[in-house]
Amino acid sequence: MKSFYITTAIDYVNGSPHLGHAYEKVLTDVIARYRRQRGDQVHFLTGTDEHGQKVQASARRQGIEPKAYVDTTAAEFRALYDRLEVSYDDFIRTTEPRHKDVVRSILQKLYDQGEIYRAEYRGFYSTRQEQFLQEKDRLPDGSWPEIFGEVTEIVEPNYFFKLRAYQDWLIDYLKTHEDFIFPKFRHKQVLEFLKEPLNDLCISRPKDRLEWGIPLPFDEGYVTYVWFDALLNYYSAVADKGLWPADFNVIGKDILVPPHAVYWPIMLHAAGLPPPKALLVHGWWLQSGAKMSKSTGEAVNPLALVDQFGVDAFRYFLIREMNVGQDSEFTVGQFMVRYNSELANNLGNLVNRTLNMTTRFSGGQLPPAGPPEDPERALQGLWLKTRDEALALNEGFQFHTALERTMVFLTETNAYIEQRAPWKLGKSAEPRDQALLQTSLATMAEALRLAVALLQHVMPSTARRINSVLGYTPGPTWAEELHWGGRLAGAKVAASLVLFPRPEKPGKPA
RNA sequence: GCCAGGGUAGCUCAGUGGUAGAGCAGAGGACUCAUAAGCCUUUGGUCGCCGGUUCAAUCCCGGCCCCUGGCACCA
Repeated sequence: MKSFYITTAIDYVNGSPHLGHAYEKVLTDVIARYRRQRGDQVHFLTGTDEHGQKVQASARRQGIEPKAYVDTTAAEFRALYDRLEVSYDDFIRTTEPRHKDVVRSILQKLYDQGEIYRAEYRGFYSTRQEQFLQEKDRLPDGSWPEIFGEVTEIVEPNYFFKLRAYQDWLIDYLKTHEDFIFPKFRHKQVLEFLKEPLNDLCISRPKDRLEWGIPLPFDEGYVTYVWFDALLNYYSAVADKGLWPADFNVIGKDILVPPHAVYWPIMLHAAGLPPPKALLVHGWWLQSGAKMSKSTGEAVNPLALVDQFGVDAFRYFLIREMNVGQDSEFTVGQFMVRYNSELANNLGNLVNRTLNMTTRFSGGQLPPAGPPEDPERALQGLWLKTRDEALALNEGFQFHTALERTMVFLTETNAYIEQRAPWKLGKSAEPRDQALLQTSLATMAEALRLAVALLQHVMPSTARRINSVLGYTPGPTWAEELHWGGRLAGAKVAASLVLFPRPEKPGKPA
């Protein structure tokens, strides 16, 4: 059994989760579930990033300890992912001992190897914001914005990681591993970035400025800053499991360059560890319409759609609408289009009419199919095409197109039903009509079962419900599920099921 | 400025060197098992602009315009 280790980025818990957080976890979950169905031994990691200045400051504002603060916010993130049926196998928090121990041991190892050195960091520091400022923070006239208060240039001893020494190695690695970053154009973007010389990376903060972090093992007066803490979670979570390297680190485009594409592989390489096999870089959901909604008093938090329309409808929309790697617009209007036309009208209604007809014309029990004729052969042929295309598309992360093909198959199943018109056959006593009635009922149910198999990783609970009303229990993997057959014959079906009810009245989002 | 992605029907997008496609929306129709659903038919486009290569370009090349994103220690 092939091992498959996949991770999401860990979320910084200084705030509440939003659509972007949710999307990344759902996307990764879809991949993880897909690989499980293909028979891989999947390990799926997600988690939270809990150290740093902002968390420390937020906790202080609320007058509580940082640990208490992150316990609350981390739980909020985790609750959302549970609600979204994100099937993670492990949830790591950077404040856990198992993580801190690994971070410290890696830092010590690199320090012993001479990869980390002490030097003076010079920069402009805002006491009010408790942070160093960048040149780009300056106003056009060269002064510092009011919010920073008094800004002074200070010199501070710190620890640096010899990033620059590995620049040539990284360029060579990228050139010889063209599949390291998906999509391709992101790969090029990194090489472009590496045309400029790298600076070494400052990896520490003195404790008197930042307490809330992992102390450097070789100088307890400092904590490590951001990257050696956050990035290492992918490794620390499985350091004792023999699962490294990861097959995929799934991340957003905002943290590709430089952290994941530059710091991360170099950190690992310097520590004698292989880089992850690949980075999967997704785009962003744009919500330019949000302003408009606000002006009409109908600001909609996308996550609220989960409560209103269900987890699966939400997951379906995210995966159906987004071309992985690109950006996509999130609008309630588009959500409603997908929900109504694809989920309610096409899929949901097909389920319900199948149940109804089986109940009405066959006593609630699915009959065996007779020999296939042209209509059956056409649908079965389309199934083979749909299945093969969907598998290939899923393999290449083209989930949106795979879903589109599956929808076409469902549409054609609806058309098949019109062609056979079982409601007419059901009123005929002719033996030929009765035989065709059985065949048509069996055919539509089998088509439905198969389509559901292709939707399972995107809409797990919907798949469970449909299989349940069809009186069917699928096997754990796809190996035997994707073949057209007669395994539903004799199954007792439910009388009715409305999966995606239409919203009450238009223009009244709850 | 540099780099990348994109500019195709009202909307969201697919697509190929040879008379432009899908879904949704709109229009018409036949039906009734079904979530006022489903099915059939159908209106609709100078394929961003200007040149070039070619027998032929939306698709190849050059230039230009517009939109979006990135451009380092910032999560």
